[in-house]
Amino acid sequence: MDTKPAGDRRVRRTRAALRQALVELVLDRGFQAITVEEITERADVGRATFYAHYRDKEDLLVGIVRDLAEDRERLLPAVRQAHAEGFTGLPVKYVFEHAEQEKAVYRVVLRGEGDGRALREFTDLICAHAESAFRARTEELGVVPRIPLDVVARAWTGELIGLLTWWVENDTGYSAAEITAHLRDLSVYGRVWATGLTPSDAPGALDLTP
Amino acid sequence: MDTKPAGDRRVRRTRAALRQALVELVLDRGFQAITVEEITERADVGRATFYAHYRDKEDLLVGIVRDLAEDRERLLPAVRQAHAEGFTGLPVKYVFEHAEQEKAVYRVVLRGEGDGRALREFTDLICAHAESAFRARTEELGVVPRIPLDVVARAWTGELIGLLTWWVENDTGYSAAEITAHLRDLSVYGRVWATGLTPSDAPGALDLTP
DNA sequence: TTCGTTCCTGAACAACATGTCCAGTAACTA
DNA sequence: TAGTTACTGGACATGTTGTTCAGGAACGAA
Repeated sequence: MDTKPAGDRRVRRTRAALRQALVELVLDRGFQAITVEEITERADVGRATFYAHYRDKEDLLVGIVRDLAEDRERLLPAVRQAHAEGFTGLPVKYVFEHAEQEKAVYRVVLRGEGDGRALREFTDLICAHAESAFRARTEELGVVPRIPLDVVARAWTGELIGLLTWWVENDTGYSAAEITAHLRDLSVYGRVWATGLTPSDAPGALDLTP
Repeated sequence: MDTKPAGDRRVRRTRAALRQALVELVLDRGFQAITVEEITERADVGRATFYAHYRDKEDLLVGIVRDLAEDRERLLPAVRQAHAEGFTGLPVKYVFEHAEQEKAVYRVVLRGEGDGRALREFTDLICAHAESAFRARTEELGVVPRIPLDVVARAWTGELIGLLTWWVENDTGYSAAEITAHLRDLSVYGRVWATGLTPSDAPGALDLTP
């Protein structure tokens, strides 16, 4: 039941096996559909052992997701500093690269497996980062937003999560750098620009949302 | 087990009670956590009766979601025609209004309850609508997109779903009309415009995504 | 290498949820 | 009113869950 760092080799091996087994099974058949016995079977571990480490399926999943978040947070400060001093947003390209490395777990999270709590936390994290970054930037420049920043942050978060999900679930043919650049341009300059219209074609030219 | 339209009053009442009970319980404690017995208890229906109508929890949820989609589709053509002949996109304001009317069920769907299949279908539906609409519009105007339209469609869908989710889950203080207008402006003109900068401040002024 | 500790294991257990079946009773439609 | 259909509680087999325990194996430290 202790989820602290593991000094014993047996503990490390057992947990790693259980985690990998869970991720594989979830991607295959969905979190809801799998049983603890199937997990331990695939991990080649006694069922009793499972309960020595985790309370239930959920607990195991939470552990996996927490480690993923820690891994991401661990490398973040360095990436941040390389780009801008005091920058408070989440470096998007780094997120896509991290998702590429840990594609399986990102799929599990972004599918909302395990009641979707992990996805909700990820979403809220990004949104909070974004809103504070937007707020800091507009105040720094002394401009008054035409659209409330909570709305801007939610929409931006939606774009990011939506594209990221699509990207890890399909072979889109875009690299992390490409998709990041597209997302940035589209989000910053809008659909009029992105679709190749001149400002004079707008407004209304791409108003697909009556 | 027959899920066809109900002629018998008893059938209508039973199904309505079961559906309402499921939605309430799901919003309260999550789909995974509730049992069939709890559903029938709250609906004040015998447990055996449940299985006379639905195979399991999932089946009941699917029925609810299918009815929601049918309800939305039923009114869609009229709304569409009122705005633009041959318009193929999803009228966003109408979606928000529909979500406001059926807030409880939209919450269930947008939370990804019940393994998230309903949410995924909703997302894909919107994305397909959007991409075909963007494609038709750019071809009609003979412009070459700066950003691939599959990317644009995914990002736009993310904005819509993200904002819609946030809107039905919180008291944001924005009306359906307001949030729709914000979403449209932000998406069409981009963050530079939305935050009140002039074009000369860009590029980079709001590039929060290194 | 040895020794004391910790972990893994299979088996057995009670508790609970699921899905099915049935026969009696009530509610419905025509 | 009569004939059909739906609802009901109860009982049942099945499968999953989470706990416990005692023996044996693997571990880290000395």
